[in-house]
Amino acid sequence: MNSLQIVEAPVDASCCVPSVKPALSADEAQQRALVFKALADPNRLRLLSIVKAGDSGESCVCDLTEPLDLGQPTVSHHLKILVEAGLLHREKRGTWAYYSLVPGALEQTAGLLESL
Amino acid sequence: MNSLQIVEAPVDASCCVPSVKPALSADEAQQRALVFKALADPNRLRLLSIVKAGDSGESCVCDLTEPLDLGQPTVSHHLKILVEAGLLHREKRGTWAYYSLVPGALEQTAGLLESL
DNA sequence: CACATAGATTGACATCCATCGATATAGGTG
DNA sequence: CACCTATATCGATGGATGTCAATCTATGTG
Repeated sequence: MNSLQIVEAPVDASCCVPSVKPALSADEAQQRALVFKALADPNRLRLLSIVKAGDSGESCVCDLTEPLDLGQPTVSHHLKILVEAGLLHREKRGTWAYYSLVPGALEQTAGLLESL
Repeated sequence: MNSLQIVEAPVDASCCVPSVKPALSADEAQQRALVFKALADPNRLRLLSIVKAGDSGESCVCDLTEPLDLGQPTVSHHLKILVEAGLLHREKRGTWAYYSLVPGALEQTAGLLESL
């Protein structure tokens, strides 16, 4: 570290150079693809939708199994993927596990698209 | 296939009922998942990014093969998936095929997320 | 027409993934 | 502790998917 030469405001970089954004690196692409992989399944989209639509803001697994017409282990599997993608939050209370949307996660993911 | 019943005027739903949006149907989910499937691969994300970053707004396959370090057939395959997802546009001029972003497609896809 | 080049298509192969049944874990209740 | 219920994990399996080499198609060019 070192040399704190000319601190010169970083200002301009963010405001005056609207153009040339370098294309996505392999690592960045890999990272972002993980989130979209989580969204790339109809049943997982429905899970997000149902959790979001619920008025309490959270749903337990037993409430999600029936509308999807899937077995309980399969639903748990999908929920795990959504949690690992940072889209859902899991909270265990007693015997039940409650899933809720991570605040801002969907909006942030949407931002990934526009900033490609 | 088919039977898209429930035509019923979309009128009021969009203006007077801000709350209760019914969760995604299986059909809607299936449809939307197709776009996210197209985005769920790092190399396809990079393709979109490179095409977008190009100053001419379009790129031909030969320009895309090298930066991805993939064979030409594989790149063609990925491009086809992006076109079918409605994200890229393909125009053939002479021997070359030029790919460009479909205007507004990324923004519209981002909208799918917020409106889940 | 003969040949070269850009790109698409095909077939094969390995890997990944969604789903299920069976089982494990953990909290609640008697 | 014995038992029930809610959820997670495991193992197997069939189907989807990414990649490549080989081939086909179409557009130029001599």
